[in-house]
This record gives sequence, C-alpha cells and structure tokens, in this order.
Amino acid sequence: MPERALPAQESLRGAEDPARPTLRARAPGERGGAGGRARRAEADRLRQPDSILYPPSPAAHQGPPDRSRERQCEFGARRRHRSIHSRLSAQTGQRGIGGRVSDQEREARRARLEALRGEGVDPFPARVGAWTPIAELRERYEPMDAERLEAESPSVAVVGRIMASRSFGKLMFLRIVEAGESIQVSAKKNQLDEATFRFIRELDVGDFVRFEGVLWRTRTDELTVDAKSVQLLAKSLRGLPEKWHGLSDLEVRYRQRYLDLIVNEDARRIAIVRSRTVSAMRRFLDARGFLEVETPVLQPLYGGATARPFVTRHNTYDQELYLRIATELYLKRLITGGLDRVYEIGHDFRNEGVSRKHNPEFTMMECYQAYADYRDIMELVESMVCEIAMEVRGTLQIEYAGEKIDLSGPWPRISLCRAIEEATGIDVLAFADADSLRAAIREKKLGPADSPTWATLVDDLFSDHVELNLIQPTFITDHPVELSPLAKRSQEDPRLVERFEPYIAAMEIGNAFSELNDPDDQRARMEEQLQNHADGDEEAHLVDEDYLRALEHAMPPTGGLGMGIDRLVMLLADAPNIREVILFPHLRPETD
RNA sequence: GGGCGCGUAGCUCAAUUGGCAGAGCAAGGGACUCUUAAUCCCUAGGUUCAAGGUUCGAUUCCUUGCGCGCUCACCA
Repeated sequence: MPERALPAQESLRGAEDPARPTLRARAPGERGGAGGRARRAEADRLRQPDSILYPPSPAAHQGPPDRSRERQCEFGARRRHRSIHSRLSAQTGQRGIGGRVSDQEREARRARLEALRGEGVDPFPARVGAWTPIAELRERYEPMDAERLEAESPSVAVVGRIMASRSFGKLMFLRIVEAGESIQVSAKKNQLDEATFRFIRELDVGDFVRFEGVLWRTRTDELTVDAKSVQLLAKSLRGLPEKWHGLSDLEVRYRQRYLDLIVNEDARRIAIVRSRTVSAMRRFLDARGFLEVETPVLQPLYGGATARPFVTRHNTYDQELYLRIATELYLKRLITGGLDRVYEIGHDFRNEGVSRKHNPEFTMMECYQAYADYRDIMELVESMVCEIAMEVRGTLQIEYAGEKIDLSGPWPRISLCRAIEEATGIDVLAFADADSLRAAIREKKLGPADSPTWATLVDDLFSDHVELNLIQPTFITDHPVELSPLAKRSQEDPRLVERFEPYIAAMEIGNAFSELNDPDDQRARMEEQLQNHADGDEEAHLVDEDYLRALEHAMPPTGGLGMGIDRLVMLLADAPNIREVILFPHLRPETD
C-alpha cells in the first residue's frame, strides 16, 4: 500500500544496512543480502490492503479496488461498539457466581475480537504495510529537538506490540515494542475521526499494531508518534504478565519462554548473547580454515564420552539406535579421510540428571585439527574465547556471579597432579596404587576416598579440592589415562595423557587432547572400558570396530577439542543456571 | 535418585496460636488532552497444586502424590 504516502520512510529504509549487527526485525520480502531492497519493493507492489487501515486515506488506498472503504462504512455504526460492552457485562454477570471467572480478561478480549470480525476487520491480516524500525527512527530523530521536529513533522509508520496504554479520555498514550526497541504513540481525539479514535481506544495491551503518524515531542520531551491511522496486525487474547514486577515464576518463564522474552529484558539479552556467541565461534573457526560438518545424531553405537545414552529405534530397519553423546568418533573419521580441520556445533544427549550446569540435551562444539597437538589446541581455546568475548561483550574483563574474571591470555597451565599437590599436599604420582593413595588421603582427612581406582581417587581429589578455586581461566593438563580412553599417552608418564580442560569460574568449559591415533593402543583401551562396562559401569565406552578400522588406515597426529556452548554462554551472559541460556530447557511434563 | 525449601486471583505478593482468604498491578464500567508503574471513583475475579487425615473449624498441622527451586550424587 503506501510507501508513496510516506516519503520520509522510503528514504529511511533505503539507508538500512543489512550487515549492521544490531538486531532488527525485517519487513516481509526482506530476507537479508544484497537483493533485499529490490525484493522488498516488489513485495510492497504486490501488497494489498488485507485489513482495514483507519482512516483509509486516499493515498493509502489508491491502488487496488477499495473494499476497505465499504468496511469502513459498516464500521461507522457506533452502536456496535456499545454492544461490545453490554454483551460483555452480560456475560461476566452471568458467569459471576460459581463459574470460573478467571477467564474474565480473555472473554473480554474475545468479545472485542468477535466484534471486530463482525465489522469486517480481519484481526489477523496477512499483509503488513510498510514501516520503519523503531531503532532507525530513534537514531534519526532522537537528536532533533521539539521545534525542529515540529517544523519537519516527519510522517512515519511503526509496527509493534502494545506494551502499555494510558488513557486521558481525549488523549491516549501507548507504548509499542518492536525488535526490542520501544516508542510512544499518541492518539488525540480532536485530530482523529471518531471511528479511528475509538478503534485505538479498544486496542488491548499485547495486540500487534501498525501506526502511521507524525513524530513530535511531548512536554516531557518524549519522542512520540502521533497516530493518524492504525492497522491491527494481530489480536492478543491473553493479557501480559504484570507490568511492574514482570514475570518471575521460574517455571512459567521456562515453560512459556515467549512470555519471558516479552516482559523480561534479561531473557532477551541472554538469547542474543547466545546467538552472537555461536556465530562468533563459527566465524573464528571458519577463518582458521575449519570446515563445518554434520555427523549423525542417531548412532548405532554411542561413544566419544562417558555417559549413558538415550535409546531409540528405527522402524524400517528394526534397528536400535542411540542419540549421540558426542560427535568425536565421527569427526575423527573425517580427519582420517583428509578433512584436516573440521568442526561441528550441535546437540549431544546424555541420559543423566539435571543440575545448574546440566541439561539432558545440550550444545557442544567439537573441532579437530590435523598435525596439531593439545598445546596447539590450548592456543586455539585462548584465542577463541577471547575473540568471542570481545565480539559479544566488547571486553576481556567480565564478571561472573560477582567474581571479576580476566580472560586475557596466556592462561596459566598447570598439570592436574600438580594442582592437587598444591591444594592438598599430596603428590599423587608418588603413590603407585589405589590403596596407598587412599591411605594417604584418609590420613590427611581429605575425604572418604572410597573410589575404587587410583585414577578415580585422583579425580575426586581434584573435584573436591581444586575445581572450585579455578575462577580465573586456567588449563588443567595431563589427566590419568584411565579417565581418558581417547587421548594420546603422555611421553613423560605413561599413567597420564596429553589432555587439558579449560576452567573458568569453576566451570569446566571444554575438554581437549592430543588424539589417540595408535589403533592398537586404542583397541586395548576400548577393551579395558568394555570390561568396566561389563563390571557395571554403564557410562564406560564401548568398542567401536568401525572406528578402530579407520584408525588402522592411519589418522594423522591430531588435536581435538570439545567445548560446552551452554556453559560458555552462561559465562558470557553472567547467567547462574544453564536453564537461563537454553530457550526451552528440559522440564518434567506439565500436569493439569 | 537422596536431603532441604516452595506451591494462595491472570501477574507480584500478604494472611496473627488453627478462627469469615486480602492488597497492588492486570481486567470490566465511569472521570480526565502531556502520561512514563499516570491519577481518582466503582465492579468483578479464589477447588489456597491434588488426594486423604487430624480438628467444631485447615491457606496454616500430618501423610501421600504432582510440579518447581536449591543442594548432593553422576556428568560437560
């Protein structure tokens, strides 16, 4: 319909830069990229008024046959509006006693919806007239003072969800939000025809609308669109949560995330941090020559981590399948195949408990680099986290849970055994077996020490006495071989492997090693794991014959990394719980 | 899975030893042309998570279940 009616707007939209990083909704037909504007113009040409615009200005409706004028006439009958209210009070009166009246608000809105339909207004029209992002309007007109604005009286069109409405009888103020930006809209009775003013007055908080109008400033200097016409874009049948306290019930925030996103700015902020984190990570890896690949989620044999899987079944092949717990073994097959730098960002599924740091379904980035070892990967991790933090936060000095964290490298590298010794005084490498180590731990009263093996005792010591103190970024290196069946053995000590885990804010955000590429050693380790599995350790690895066959064809020396995206986002967004960074976290089924 | 805590109007929260279940916002009606959580008058809105139990009487005490949170265990 009407960009001709709004010359200022066309020039504004022409000035938009698709590459601009700020978030902004796109108009229909605008899908980004160079052809965006042309397609948009085309879409605008094809666009026909599908619902009523109040008032139907000649400029707005000069093109297509004007059905809306007829509708406007129909709509003109004032009685209809009064009938909404009488019908409404009749309804609520009827339902008053005994019936559930908690739907009072919904009933009122539904009545208005039906009234609109009765008047020929489509409450859910298919097309939206041209409009300008609120952010652009602010950028352009916020610098103008009231006098200049009045002199220019720019005609604009805005869209958005009504978030607040204040009525003074003959004057109304509405606040609409679009793409996270808001602007005030005014409606003045003496400057609108009666039908239009009443139409605006009957709008509900939560409705999506489009306003055409003129920019001005109120006495309090608020940039405001003085409405000249309005188009309902989508009718809301349910009210929004409380405007001042917002929505704080965690369960509702997680189950109905859309409400959380509407009313809690923080929810929106975290979603944006997450998106930017992932895209910055992709850019970082792409720039370093890594190839993004996709490997199976449904796997006949799970592996690459110690975890219990979800089990599912393929009907046609009558095949039992597992949802992947890691992408590792497939990605390393690709390294064998000559894709020398690969990465995958996707969901892993681990059939385990949930906690502040654990969701059964989570996002993992794994990357593998041929002709590299774990020290190269440490450099990669440092660079990657710093680059992402700069892009997402604009600084390397971040704060998490009240702790100031300096992400700038190089990060300290300390071997796991050394870290334990510093924290507890026990040099675990001095003990040859589990029993002697256990005795030493008990002697120092450092814990129950009831884990069965030397390696698991070491792991416990680390968890109990070191991990919580790793606030600043730190690489913990050289883990026990038993805990790392896919990592290459350390050259200095055969009990250890070339592995590291980056810790920030006491959170393990990744796991990396020099990949084990000796097929015989790998087979021996897998068979050892299989024995553990047979002994009841459901999380132990299984023997993957196809993977061993791949290793027998020779895999180059390779450094690999897995990084938990959710935890990285927690860190960058200062989110205390993994459920805050997952839009739809796993919850128990809703009862009722 | 274990321990602890929580569950009251659409939302945010009250409710005295166990004694008629309330407020603000949202909603409906009305007044109001400069509000920013507008203000003022009026109205409506409840299976107090569910099922049992104790009691003359239960939002309150007990049991069980459901859900959520924290925490421990397992893991990234």
